[in-house]
Amino acid sequence: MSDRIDRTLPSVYNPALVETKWYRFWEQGKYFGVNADPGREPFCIVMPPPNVTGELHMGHALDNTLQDVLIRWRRMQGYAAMWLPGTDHAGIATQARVEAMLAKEGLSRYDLGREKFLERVWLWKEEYGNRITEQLRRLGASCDWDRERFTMDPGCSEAVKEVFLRLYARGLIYRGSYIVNWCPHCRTVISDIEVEHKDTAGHLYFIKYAIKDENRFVVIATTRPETMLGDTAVAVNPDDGRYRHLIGRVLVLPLLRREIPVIADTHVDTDFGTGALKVTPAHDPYDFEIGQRHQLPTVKVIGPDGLMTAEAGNRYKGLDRLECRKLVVQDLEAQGLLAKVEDLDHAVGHCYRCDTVVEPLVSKQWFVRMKPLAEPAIKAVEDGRVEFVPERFKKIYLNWLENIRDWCISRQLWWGHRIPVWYCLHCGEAAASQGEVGECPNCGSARLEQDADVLDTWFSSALWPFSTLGWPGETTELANFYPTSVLVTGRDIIFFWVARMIFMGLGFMNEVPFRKVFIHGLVLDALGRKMSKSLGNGVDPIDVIESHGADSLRFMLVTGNTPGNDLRFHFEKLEGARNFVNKLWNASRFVLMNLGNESPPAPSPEAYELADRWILSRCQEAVAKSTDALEAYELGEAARVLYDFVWDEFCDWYVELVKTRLYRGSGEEAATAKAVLREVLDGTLRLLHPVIPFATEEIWSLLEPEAAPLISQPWPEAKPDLKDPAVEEEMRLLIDIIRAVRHIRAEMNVPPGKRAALVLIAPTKEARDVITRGKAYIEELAAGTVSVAADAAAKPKHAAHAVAAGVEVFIPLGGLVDTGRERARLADEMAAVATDLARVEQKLKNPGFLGKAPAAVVAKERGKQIELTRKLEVLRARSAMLEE
RNA sequence: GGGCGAUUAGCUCAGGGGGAGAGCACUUGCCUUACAAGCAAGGGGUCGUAGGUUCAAAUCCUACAUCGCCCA
Repeated sequence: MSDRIDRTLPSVYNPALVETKWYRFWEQGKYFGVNADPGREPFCIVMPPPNVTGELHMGHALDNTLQDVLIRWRRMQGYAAMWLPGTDHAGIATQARVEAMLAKEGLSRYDLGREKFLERVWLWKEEYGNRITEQLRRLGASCDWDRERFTMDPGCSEAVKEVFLRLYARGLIYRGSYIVNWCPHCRTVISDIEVEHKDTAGHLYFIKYAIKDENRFVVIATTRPETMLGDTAVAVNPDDGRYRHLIGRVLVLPLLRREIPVIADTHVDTDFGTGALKVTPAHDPYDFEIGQRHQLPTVKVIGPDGLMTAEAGNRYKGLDRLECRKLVVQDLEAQGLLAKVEDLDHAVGHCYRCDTVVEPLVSKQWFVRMKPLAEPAIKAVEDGRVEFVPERFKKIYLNWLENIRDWCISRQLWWGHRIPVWYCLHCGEAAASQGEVGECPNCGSARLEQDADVLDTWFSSALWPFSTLGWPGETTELANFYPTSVLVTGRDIIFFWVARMIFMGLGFMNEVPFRKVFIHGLVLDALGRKMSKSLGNGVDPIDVIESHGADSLRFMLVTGNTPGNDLRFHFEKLEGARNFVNKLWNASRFVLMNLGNESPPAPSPEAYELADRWILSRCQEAVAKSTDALEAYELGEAARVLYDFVWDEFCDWYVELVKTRLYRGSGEEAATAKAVLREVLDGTLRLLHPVIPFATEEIWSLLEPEAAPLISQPWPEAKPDLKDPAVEEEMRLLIDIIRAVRHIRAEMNVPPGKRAALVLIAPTKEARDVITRGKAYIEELAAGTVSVAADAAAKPKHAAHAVAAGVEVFIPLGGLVDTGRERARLADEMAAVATDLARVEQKLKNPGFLGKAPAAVVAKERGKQIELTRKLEVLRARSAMLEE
């Protein structure tokens, strides 16, 4: 035994000492990189690009851990595994961040002007944009940083322009005035999916609209009374008998006294409010559609600043929309036109970036015509060219695409891809172009101006799987790695990103962007709430890495997770993960200490004893099960299998079983044990490396100082010939016996150190042979001296007693045995066995069961019946013996 | 209103037609030459409710309840 290693290895694993070292080693050694290689099957993941403004949060940690596990595993399996990282320019968020910084200097972006402002954003990006990529490194992400991309780098920008121009040429991009979602805080349009609907406590106002030249009223109900200033009609359902006679009549809009018609529209819900709907085409998406159908005028009463416009009338002009609501209600009431007010919870749209209530506005914007793009994207998922894992997310995806509306892609921001369209200031002609347009294609004028807006950030994200691989160029990367293998992302982003990548991929590559979409849930706090800045309940992954190590964080995230489900963050779980890493560390320490500086020869199967064959067989099981689980994207299951193998089987049983040979065995016995320890640890490190990369690499470097690093070692292959059910069966019997003895000892308060005589009565020769072979194990782990017998004559009377798999265990304790207590214990056990036996016999009496259940199931029940019957007999005999 | 998910031990969660599992917590005993971030032994659950299918249901089906998420 070498004490050199003993002294150098602390008994508590300290991740802080090794993680940075190994990450640097891997990165500088180019272990993350891969090139297209015709000899190897490609496996490619493009990383969902985090925002450059961002800090690593638990969602990133989960998402990237899952990707890293897959990549490291496939890399070890010999695939050309490419994980392509990058960041997203995050238009609104980044611009807001820089504007906030300028505000501290007392400046606005308008003070700087567009060009100077953008210079500042780029400077800011250079300075702070690497933060998140540094944080990903601390997590252990083995992505190929040499291929790192940015959604606004020259390549991605070219792809964006190219896609815009091609869609424009195909008539799939158009500009028009439609109702859009305006965020008064971000001062830009946002798309439909960027609006979050939240149930909000509000009121339903019932307002009386006078019928012209009559002393009668139509009562309408609205949650937004201020918009009545922009009403251009009242709509009723033509089937609604209450109002049929009013269709075509004219109403007088209260307050403004504008005359508006009553129109008929089948989309009006007769059950909501009074069944009469005020129509404000400029400020409500449904009203806008009604307005389109009936050619109603559009009166904009709310401006982009969220303030009332001149159209709202002098009394209301300039007021904030909410102040205006109060005043309108007050005025209506004063004029006796407010019929009533009810409480109503209703969904109010909020900006997903800044949480401001969005304002539906009519505005001239650029749109992508979705129907033609959505159709192939629907088909690709329906026919399985893209598969969702878990499958249920397919439905969510399809449902969204089947009801898709056109995508508003222009944003009133400066930071982003500027829309590549120039307008002629002379004739108004619009020209889309890759570069500057010098001359109007229509009138030849040289006075042109580029569209001021930029594109939705998601427009560039949608191209990510092919823009990052070199499109529109024809690169070997595209040829080899597109379609990518799997996309790993959160379920909150299926619409924003997954769907858009699929239709863009199909539209421009004629091929899906990835074969699989692996969806995971959200990381919630311990109480099951979303982690959010406003709640302050977020847990910072970097803090966790610093306190418990990246491996522990990764292990916790992987084991706590089942595909698609949310996961609560509990510190106890993190501690459990850390304890496991520490367990692995100490088991390795044990192996390393015993190996010392020796290099044991490869284990020779002839020298194996039972425990060796057993652990190698169990190890095969772990290889097969964890590999299968990974193939099925059940990463948590894979980690659990390995946890059980390492802790329960390797540490609790094998390591304990091997100690006798190591400490007291012959040289040859010890060498065999060492060889097997080494073999099993070797395999275990490989299996755990994808989830626990740092600790396993560190241990590997101690175990195999001359070998190539673990990250580049092959994944263990299943060797079915090492699987040995007979050996597993034998060990199971021995383990049962050892447990039974320990149980008695604990019950009888026999001190753990005290050796006891163990009398084992086994009725079958097979069982006696197993016990004889495993005698040393029992003696070591149950601290006793074993004698085996076949017949009842050997049964000692004053002894504690147990039955394990048909074998009776006696521990003669003389006066130490409390016969009263022992009798009670026996009675309990007999009752339990009798209950089990009754249930089994009930089944075996049932002709339906005998006739219809599979033969194997019936045989199993018969076996159980025999075993339980025998056990009951043994217990009865023992009980009778105590009575004597 | 529609869809999806969850409901299993005190807590957090796996599992999934044929003997109810894990981690944490709890009880008892142990500093046993890898590990007290540990070892050993235990206690604890009519698997949300009601029906149905089946020889057999925690597991499949239907309805309902509660919670959560998404869409309208």
